[in-house]
Amino acid sequence: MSGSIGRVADKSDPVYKADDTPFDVFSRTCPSRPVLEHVTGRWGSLVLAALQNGPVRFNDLRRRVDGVSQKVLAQTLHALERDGFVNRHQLSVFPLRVEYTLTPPGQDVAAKLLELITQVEASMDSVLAFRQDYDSNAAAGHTARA
Amino acid sequence: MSGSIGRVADKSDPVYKADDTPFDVFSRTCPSRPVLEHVTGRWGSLVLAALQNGPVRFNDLRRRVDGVSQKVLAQTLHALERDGFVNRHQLSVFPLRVEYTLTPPGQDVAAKLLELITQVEASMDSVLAFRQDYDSNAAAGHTARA
DNA sequence: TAGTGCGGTTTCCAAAAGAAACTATAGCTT
DNA sequence: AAGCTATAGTTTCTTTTGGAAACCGCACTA
Repeated sequence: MSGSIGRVADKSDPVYKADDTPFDVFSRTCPSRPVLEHVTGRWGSLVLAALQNGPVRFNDLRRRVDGVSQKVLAQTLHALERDGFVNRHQLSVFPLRVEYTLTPPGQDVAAKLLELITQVEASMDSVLAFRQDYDSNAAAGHTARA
Repeated sequence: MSGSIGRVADKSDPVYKADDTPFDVFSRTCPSRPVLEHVTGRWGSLVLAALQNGPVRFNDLRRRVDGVSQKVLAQTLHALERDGFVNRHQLSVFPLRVEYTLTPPGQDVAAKLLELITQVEASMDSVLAFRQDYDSNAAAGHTARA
């Protein structure tokens, strides 16, 4: 039951889904953990989603992914590039054009991300309504129920 | 062109997908942005995924989501609870049992997350192989190509 | 000669995450 | 009765990360 990539969780517990991969993000030491973080991280998810519609240049990306700083965008892109999800292509030395595109694996995860994002956006009405209730109940006495 | 929930991105640009919702995570001011962060955040994604198979108690969750601290797990759960994605249910005063479950919206996003996680795990072989190349090329001279 | 846009890196400070200790409850053990 | 266990957190402190702004080199433009 050891010998695997860093999976630590108890797989004999049927609660855990059985992947066909030896990777398990629930395990702290599994290399898939940091990769998932790059993909789902605060900016990684938006960057990947923004790259879905073809090549985008650095400053375009900055404008699309509203609010990201240059430093963090550069970091995010480096990480995703090293993971093989995005491709950096320098087009010309002047006016210094660099295009970022999704690799095939990048397209796969970006597609899933897009679905997730769409789902989240679709849940927003419910979320906002719920928060109203939640906050007013909390104000009324959060230890009071049951 | 204004009047919307905080969307700032230029929707006339056909590059942007057209949701049927007025929410746009790419906009810094859109309320969906923090919600996406709760869901895709470092721990939020794992917590939601871990809750997919029925109710889980606090310390079980801590064990499953390997590496999370108590403080951050509590924070994460609070945020997800306030968003209406997870439900906190106190079962007994002694031995103080608290169960966390997914709400229906929570199940929807957790399902998408699970797909994403599965996709990431499935990409790991490719990722690890790519990194080897990438790192050795970078060592050989990262400004050398083209 | 100064200004522009591009693609970043560097610096510095604020915000967030992590580790460890602490709280409270209340049964069970000795 | 004293102390141990387990539950579910909160508090405190340190380390890591994120963000704003400035800076860089390049090469064209006014």
